[in-house]
Amino acid sequence: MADLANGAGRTVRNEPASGADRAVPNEPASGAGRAVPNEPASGADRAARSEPASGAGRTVRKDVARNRARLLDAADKLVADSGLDLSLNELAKRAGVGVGTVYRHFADKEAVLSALFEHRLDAIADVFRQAQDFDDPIEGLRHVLFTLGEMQAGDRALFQVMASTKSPEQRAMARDRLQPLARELVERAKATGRLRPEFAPTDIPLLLWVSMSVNDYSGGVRPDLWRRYIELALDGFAAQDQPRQRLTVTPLTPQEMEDAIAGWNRP
Amino acid sequence: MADLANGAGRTVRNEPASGADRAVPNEPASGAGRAVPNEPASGADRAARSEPASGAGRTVRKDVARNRARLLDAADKLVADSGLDLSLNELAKRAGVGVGTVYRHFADKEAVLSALFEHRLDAIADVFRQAQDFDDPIEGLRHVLFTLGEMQAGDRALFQVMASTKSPEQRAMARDRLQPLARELVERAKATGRLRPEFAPTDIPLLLWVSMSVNDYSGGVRPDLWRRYIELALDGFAAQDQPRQRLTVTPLTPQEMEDAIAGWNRP
DNA sequence: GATGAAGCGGATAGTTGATATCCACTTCAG
DNA sequence: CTGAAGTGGATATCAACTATCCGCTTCATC
Repeated sequence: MADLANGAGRTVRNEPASGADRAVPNEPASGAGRAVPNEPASGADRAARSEPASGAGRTVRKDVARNRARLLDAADKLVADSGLDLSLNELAKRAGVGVGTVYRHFADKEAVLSALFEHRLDAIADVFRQAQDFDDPIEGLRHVLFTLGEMQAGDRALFQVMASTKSPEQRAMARDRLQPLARELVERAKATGRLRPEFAPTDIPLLLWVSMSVNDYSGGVRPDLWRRYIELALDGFAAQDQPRQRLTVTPLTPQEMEDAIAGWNRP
Repeated sequence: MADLANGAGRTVRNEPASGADRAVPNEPASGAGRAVPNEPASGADRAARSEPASGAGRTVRKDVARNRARLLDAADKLVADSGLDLSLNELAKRAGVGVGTVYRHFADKEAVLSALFEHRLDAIADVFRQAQDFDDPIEGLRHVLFTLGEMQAGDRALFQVMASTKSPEQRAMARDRLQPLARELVERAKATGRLRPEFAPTDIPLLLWVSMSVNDYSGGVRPDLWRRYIELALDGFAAQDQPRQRLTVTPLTPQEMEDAIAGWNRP
């Protein structure tokens, strides 16, 4: 998985000096405007923190950057293999920092998820863009489904983080970026005549959801079983005259079935 | 949905008089063997309460029977539309009884779920048995998938209650009853030559799981979208020469897609 | 129709697992 | 060296749940 926090400095905390800049760690006791470093404004671009802050950037302390990186990294991993129910305590522990530090960087859980949002969105959009490079748009479609399915198998949050963001702005953003890509891909694919005309762009997210669900069911026993059902769905979506594709994954054996169910209970 | 608690007296509390019969509501304070009415033994057949207790049955008070019925009924409904995370407080409220009464009838949450287990198992096995009456086993298979899918759309717990029971005995019981039925159905269906040979009995529960998942995704917006993907899978599983079935459900519109996602957040 | 064992309701104690705060201490940039 | 900024983690707080206890009610029985 791509490394969220390191690399380009874009994730480094680095705000424009303008306005009510905060980061007041510990004024003695009382005080009116506590002015925590978190977002006080309920405003729009919570996660939009990342811009390089063109002007007047105060120098960023090394440890601050490092901690933020660690936090994002840990959040990324945590969410990837346990879904969206991360606890900020757990996050702190995994990141090797104190809880206080978490709250210095993020107002609350939602803010953490917001920060992960763009990362996922970029990754998904990328896959769609790669699909455009295939000469055969059907291959492009397969690329999207299998690549995103694969990604999702290692990252339960890939879609959840997008589906469950509370900010309508972010949802709109996801829609605006992904919808045209999906539509264009599906149109080209249908133009080949090798796809049933009923296939629709919205079938793509649904199929990916199916991948995820199958993985939830049996991922512990057979991490690639999702492929079977995607291949199947693709055969179902193929035009009448198209030959069946080979199913690359065998069904669960009864024994595996039992193991999968038995494993369901503990998270 | 079938009424779980009323009808035949099989759900009435009614234990053999033998052994350490309990039901001690309130001995003054201390006392060694508190002997609550719940299961003290960690043993096997927790839910097997229901036998008519052939001999020496003490007469059952009307209110006891009524309350137990109410509880089972409420539990059934609660679990059907919110999944397995029922709280026993909530259960009591919905059943119109006090929490104390819940604990008089069931040792804990697990015991409640156990009591619901057989009910679901019976229902599922029934559908498989109905499938045997179809002359065309493929129709039988469709019957199973669509009928159980339908049931599941109105009962989130239909499979969960089976999948998540902590008692291995119950799991074994489910397996022993359902597996042969599924295998026989699939064998007959494949014998027609109209099904891909790759189709396996374990594909059935997986497809039902897919139904459930699709329903989780979009059930609020389109309670029957799951059919689309089952139809699709069936087309994928049809032998090469079989004609495509008509898809009876249109895909989500982009607008519905958004609504579905937006609706995801609150439970 | 009187009686007491059995059952009931629901306040409440206890538990868990999370969020969020505070402040003594550490670290870094200048 | 210094102090502003940042940090860790004990702790307060909260919400939701499980489970208990006991005064009161109901029912089967006589």
